[in-house]
Amino acid sequence: MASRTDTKTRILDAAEKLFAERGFSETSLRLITSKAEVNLASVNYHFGSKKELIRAVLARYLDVFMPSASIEINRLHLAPEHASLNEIFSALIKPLLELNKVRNGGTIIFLQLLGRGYIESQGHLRWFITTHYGEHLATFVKAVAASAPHIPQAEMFWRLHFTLGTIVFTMASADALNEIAAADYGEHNNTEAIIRKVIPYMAAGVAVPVLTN
Amino acid sequence: MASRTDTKTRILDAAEKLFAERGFSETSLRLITSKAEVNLASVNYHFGSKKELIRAVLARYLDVFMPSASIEINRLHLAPEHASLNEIFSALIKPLLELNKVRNGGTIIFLQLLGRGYIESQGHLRWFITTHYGEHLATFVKAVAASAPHIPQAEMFWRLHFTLGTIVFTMASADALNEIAAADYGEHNNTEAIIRKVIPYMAAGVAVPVLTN
DNA sequence: GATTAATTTAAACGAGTGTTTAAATTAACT
DNA sequence: AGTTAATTTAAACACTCGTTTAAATTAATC
Repeated sequence: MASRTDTKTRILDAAEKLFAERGFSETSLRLITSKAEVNLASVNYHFGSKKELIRAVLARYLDVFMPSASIEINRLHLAPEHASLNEIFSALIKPLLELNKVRNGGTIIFLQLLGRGYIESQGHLRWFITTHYGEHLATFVKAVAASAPHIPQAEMFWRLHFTLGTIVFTMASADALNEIAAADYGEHNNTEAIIRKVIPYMAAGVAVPVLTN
Repeated sequence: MASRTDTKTRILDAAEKLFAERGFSETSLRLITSKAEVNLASVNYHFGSKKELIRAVLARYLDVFMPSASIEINRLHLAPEHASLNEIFSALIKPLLELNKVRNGGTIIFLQLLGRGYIESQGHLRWFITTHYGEHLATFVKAVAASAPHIPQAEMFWRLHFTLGTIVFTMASADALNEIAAADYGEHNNTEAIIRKVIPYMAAGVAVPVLTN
């Protein structure tokens, strides 16, 4: 194959960091390849195009996270008594934090990439995720719905997207927020601490009774 | 001054729409000026640079929204009994919807711009907002804090940013979400309906008791 | 109406983008 | 070893970008 580290891997490693930090379109292939210390043309040689590189970067995380998340959710689901929303969301913590073992800072990189992908480039990534990992997503949605049966399906649709926005935006600005929190309150939170802060917020929001007047 | 509509206004009108739809860096000055039917160079003539155009687009909304929001919040705050979080958030509905009278679709454009600004272009817009409208923001934060005194200040900091993420992400993808909701559940929500859906979610999240073990 | 200022215009600039090409190099295989 | 395939490389291509320039036009002022 190749000497030192695989060229393909070097590109993915450099790309995911830069994509997470500055967004997809703000990151040029020249910046990626110079950080990765590989030739510019190797991106197109190994991945075909920048768009496919973006998908490859995300897929490397999704392929680890999604099956792992499904397993955790199903483990809860098989329990006789229904799990609480807090438990369901918390079940995702382990799969998320395991991404840190895959790569340094993997957890926050993954969540930031997810957010960037959802907001930038309307559609093509959303389509990629739902068609490739739709079953895993369905597992999660079903668990949440069963855990909050008093919320109508259409309402739950909106609330789960509120939740996605909450976590994704939080992680996209996690570094900046952490700086402010450290300066103003002397707090130093790692990724896990922030996740543990946001889960009760999301669980409460998803489960709050629908107002009827 | 000028014939037909003011050139400056034509630029702002075209720019805000495109910025909200596709983001700042994805929107070229050439696209803006062609939609506005003005010359390319007029942007730099009237605004100096693209960065200043972005700030001008946002300022046009913030100058209307922020004072109006402060008035509504203060009206609540002067009431003898403390307002609920739901009431505080709901107090922002009127100022938000009044932006629709300023310009067609003004409400959602404003919220989308806010989100784009927060996620793209790290810092320069965040700085612009906090230094120019800091007092109004403080009014809001104080009202929320007084309404949920059981939440420590540092925790509230995080939860308010969760809230910002929720609303901003929701609005950024409101069009796409509405399409799906219409197809899957036959729902057709306007901007106000979505805002009224998201407020209970946010209020419940902000107020949920802090876990202590 | 003449003179000055403000605005609009077309064209170019320089820098940056993703992608392609064809030659050079390295690895794999018989 | 020699031959084929895979990879790396430097250079160029074709565009798009924000910005600047200097001339043309319109508006305002005396």
